[in-house]
Amino acid sequence: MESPVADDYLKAIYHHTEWQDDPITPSQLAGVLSLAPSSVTEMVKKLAAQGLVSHRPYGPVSLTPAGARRAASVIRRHRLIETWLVREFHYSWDEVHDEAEILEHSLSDRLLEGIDERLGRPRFDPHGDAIPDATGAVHREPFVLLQDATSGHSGRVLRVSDRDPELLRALVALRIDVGHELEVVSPDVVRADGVEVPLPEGAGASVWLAR
Amino acid sequence: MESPVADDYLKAIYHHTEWQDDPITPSQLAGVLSLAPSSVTEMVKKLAAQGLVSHRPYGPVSLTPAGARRAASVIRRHRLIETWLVREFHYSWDEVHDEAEILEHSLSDRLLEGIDERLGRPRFDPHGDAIPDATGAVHREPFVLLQDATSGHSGRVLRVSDRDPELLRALVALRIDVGHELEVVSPDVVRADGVEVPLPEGAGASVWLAR
DNA sequence: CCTCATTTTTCGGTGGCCCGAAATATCGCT
DNA sequence: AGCGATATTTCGGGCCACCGAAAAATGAGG
Repeated sequence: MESPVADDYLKAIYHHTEWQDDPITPSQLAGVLSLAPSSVTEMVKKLAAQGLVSHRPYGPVSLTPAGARRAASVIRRHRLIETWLVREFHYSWDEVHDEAEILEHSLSDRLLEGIDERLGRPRFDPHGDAIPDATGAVHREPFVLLQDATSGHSGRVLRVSDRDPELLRALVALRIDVGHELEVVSPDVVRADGVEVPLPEGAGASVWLAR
Repeated sequence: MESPVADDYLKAIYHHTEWQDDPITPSQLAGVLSLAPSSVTEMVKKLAAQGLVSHRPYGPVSLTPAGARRAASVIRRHRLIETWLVREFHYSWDEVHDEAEILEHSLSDRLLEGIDERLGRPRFDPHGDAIPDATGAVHREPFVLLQDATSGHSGRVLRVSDRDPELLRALVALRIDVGHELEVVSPDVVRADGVEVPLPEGAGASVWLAR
């Protein structure tokens, strides 16, 4: 009924629509999961049969309410674990992902509850990503993607994508970090901590600012 | 190269020879793993090919030095996790096993090291079982099984088997617990905490006393 | 030393998840 | 409307760990 593999699919789909809402295509899914497209077709069919995703042939894939609940629960696990690793084991931002990727499939609800309680039921993980609550609900502020922000816009960094650990480290070194104030000087330059810094490749698509 | 399934086999073999040293037979192994004997034959063959167990056809199975090292490492994980769950999450003795069974396969070495450090590098888990150190070495005191102790013998309880959670709870209720002093009055009766108590079914084979 | 119950192995088969190659559908462009 | 590039699905196959049934080996008792 439940499988770590299915969870990975659901999580990837959830992830894709978390910050913009076009449904994901099978090939994109294959991309983020590093699988052959044919494998995705097969698994999506199974997930659809279980009522977790909706998909008509040759179309994109999206979560059903049941699938979204399940995905939110997996994401919740992932993000709580990341938060926990950072706070209690001094992992750094860019190191937690892989460990969380594994643990999210194996912690019991009870243990997770214990961790959540111990952490004070955090609403955001160390990257600024929202942690769904136990019911799957998420609380989030309005945001703009850095690359879409007009010059002159300034706001707090709400989130930095954890997709690319390399980039994550570079951004932190530049003081572009969750919670910091940022001003967009030009499409390639921002002012952080009072100093103007050129943006690394890909940063525009990885940083979210409060609107 | 490494698989959670293989680890379960190695752990079961290690477990069997931990407190008495006859090698385990394939059918016993199938029993503790709840698998068909034919599955065991197959897997044992693979483990033998990897040099982790030794086994000649129709004979029993035992760990090679390499297999024992690996098994000790898995057991170490298991017992550290149990200790951690009890100490930091207030699990009770008899509840930790299943959770540890899963987590032992998924915690990274780094996280395990963090837990070990935080716990103060314990040598025994909550059942009194020895926790192998990071190199696989175990430190253990001389012991007698309760059922083999002569009447009049008294000693500290070194260990209570965690095989049967039911029994575990009953023993704790009777004050037969790791660290407590026990005196053997007769084969079925012991004095614990000053009061004589009749032994529950199976206790003789589940309690280890210091010699 | 032979027989027979018991244990172990062999053998064919299954389900889950993966793959590449080939077939097919979609969609933008002319 | 037709074409072709691209995306998706179908198909045959593989690997892993499992199973039950049947065959083979073991070894205890007579």
